[in-house]
Amino acid sequence: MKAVTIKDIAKTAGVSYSTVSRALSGSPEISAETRERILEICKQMNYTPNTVARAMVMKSTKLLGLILTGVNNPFMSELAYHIDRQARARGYNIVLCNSSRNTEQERELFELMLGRQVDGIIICPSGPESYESLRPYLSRIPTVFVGENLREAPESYVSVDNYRGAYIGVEYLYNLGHRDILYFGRRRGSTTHQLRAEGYAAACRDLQLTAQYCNNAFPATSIKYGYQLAKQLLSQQRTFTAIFAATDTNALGIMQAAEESGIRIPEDFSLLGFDNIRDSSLPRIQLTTVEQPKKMMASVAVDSLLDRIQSEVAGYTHRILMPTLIERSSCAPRPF
Amino acid sequence: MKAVTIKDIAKTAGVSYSTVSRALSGSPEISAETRERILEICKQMNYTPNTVARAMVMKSTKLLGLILTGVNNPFMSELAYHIDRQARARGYNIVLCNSSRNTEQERELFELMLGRQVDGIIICPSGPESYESLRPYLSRIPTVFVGENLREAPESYVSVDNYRGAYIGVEYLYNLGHRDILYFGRRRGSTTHQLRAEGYAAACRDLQLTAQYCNNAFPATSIKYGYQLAKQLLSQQRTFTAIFAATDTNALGIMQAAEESGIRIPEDFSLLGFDNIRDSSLPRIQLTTVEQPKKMMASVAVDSLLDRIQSEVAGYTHRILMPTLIERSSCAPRPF
DNA sequence: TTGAAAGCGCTAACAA
DNA sequence: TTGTTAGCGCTTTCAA
Repeated sequence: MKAVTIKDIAKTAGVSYSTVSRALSGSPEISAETRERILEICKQMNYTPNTVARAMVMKSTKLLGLILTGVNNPFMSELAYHIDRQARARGYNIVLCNSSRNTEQERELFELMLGRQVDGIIICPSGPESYESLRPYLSRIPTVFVGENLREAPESYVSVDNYRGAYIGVEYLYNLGHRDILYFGRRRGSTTHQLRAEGYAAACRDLQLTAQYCNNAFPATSIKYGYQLAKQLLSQQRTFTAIFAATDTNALGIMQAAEESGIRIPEDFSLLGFDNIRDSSLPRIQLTTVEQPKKMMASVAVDSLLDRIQSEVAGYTHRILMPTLIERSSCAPRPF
Repeated sequence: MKAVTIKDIAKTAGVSYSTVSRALSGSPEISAETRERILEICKQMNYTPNTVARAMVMKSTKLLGLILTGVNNPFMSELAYHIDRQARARGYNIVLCNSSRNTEQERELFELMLGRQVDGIIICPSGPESYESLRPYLSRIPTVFVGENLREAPESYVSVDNYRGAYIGVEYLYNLGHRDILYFGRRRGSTTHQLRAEGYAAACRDLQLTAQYCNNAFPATSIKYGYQLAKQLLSQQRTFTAIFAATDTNALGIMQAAEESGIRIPEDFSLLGFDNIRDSSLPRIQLTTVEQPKKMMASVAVDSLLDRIQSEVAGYTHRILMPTLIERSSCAPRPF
């Protein structure tokens, strides 16, 4: 069970162990003949290089910390999948941790990642306050934030243009004939949600619509919170022909409430989401929504992080991606 | 940006660096006074112990490899979430990789994990053939398989009792009055699916029902494959009042096909799934299903792996958990 | 082209 | 109670 090391190889090959190291690293200062011979022996002896030892001397673990609020969330899990792919393609692996949207946890995880000598960190922060809370660590380790962003943070992040996303959502509904569009849902203290609300407001202004809100702040985004609020909303007289939900998850809660009240979507009102999580594409759900391009976000996050690590240049990048509208069947032309 | 080490601490504290090490590890052979003093200095200097260096000498990285076919799959992502929680609670972290259900990848990932000196591996294998393909590595590193199992594998695994799960599923449908139950879907070469089919067959035998199958082997489990097969099935004369789908994902495909054909569930036929993935609990879907207890599986997998690592005893464990039936609204009493 | 030796940051056995 | 030292497996100067 004891692993074979470079020394074992050296011994059976009858060379010094630095020669073995050279053979393995593909160094030019070694004869092709000995290289072949050594490589052959490595194979025979089932040698696997010890990445940990290498990391010690190279001062690089080729490990990236990935801190998510929770992989079980479908948005996060998709992100995680693509981050792994992209990172692996560039020779890095992922240490995954869940913060449970807890700022204290996030700090502990940074400490932990620092100790593990990861080369960089990708984090989906609990909220904008994470930027402040994590500040002391950000000078110690290259970090990129994904998803939640700050308006003017001096840190790298990649996010979607939430303002613009909301704007095109309203436009879409408008073009379908809707004039009474209610904006639904908001997570407390989230810049993302703030920006979406602003985009909605701006579009309403530009299109001469009256903005309507049903967005008491939720402590978190969940189907349940959306459901509870929607239940209340739908028990009253309807003043809208379409609802624009701040997130797909909220939209799902609305669907559930509508279902229970015998209200049909899109016949009785149209429903538009934001995020395009996996759930939204399921049969019977088929939620029309503004998409966050998760694969692209993952790829951009990894690239910008690795570029920073490898080029050793300080500074930061903001990458704002454009959301697109995914048409499914929860929106219909306004009935006349 | 250069990290402070134990030596820096020693220097400013005016002690040898082994003393610092002792202070940090909470060794008893050090005076309380110097310990306090050193700890204070560590805090002031922002010292973070280098886990990599520690791993080298301790010969333990406190890292667990987690190899999934893909975290983006909702079953996997839930498993991953709970595995992280449980592992962290026991002082371990997770290196996550996706195999994309590719046996060659799996082998490469084992090689990689071995190089990274992880203390153990948890893998959701591509299929039963992984046991064979991975055999050479299994003697080199403690491994536990989750999900897919082999009937008599001399390796540790945790899985649900698939046979029993299918059996109770049929019983449930039977008690609802159904006598014509069709079994739907199968993944090629999967022991899990094989066992479910056997459980179904046994229940039919015991309850004197005629088994009916619609289970051409799928290359993988996906909504699309389920949909395509269901489309075909539903275009014919119905010979059943209930369908038992091999997986929730297949059931989702059936739902979609039914939806398109104007066939109602559960009014026209009942639909029972297996797995209880997150999707199944969504509004409008509300799939009745046999649950795999994912949190428990995660917890058992981590515990059995760590127990093996820590106790250093060789051997293996099979842990088979009992599935339970989750009642939602895709099944109804047989119409008379 | 190869070998010897130092050192990465830490733990632990042995001395003092 | 504290210090000295060896060594974990590797890369990389510097010499030969």
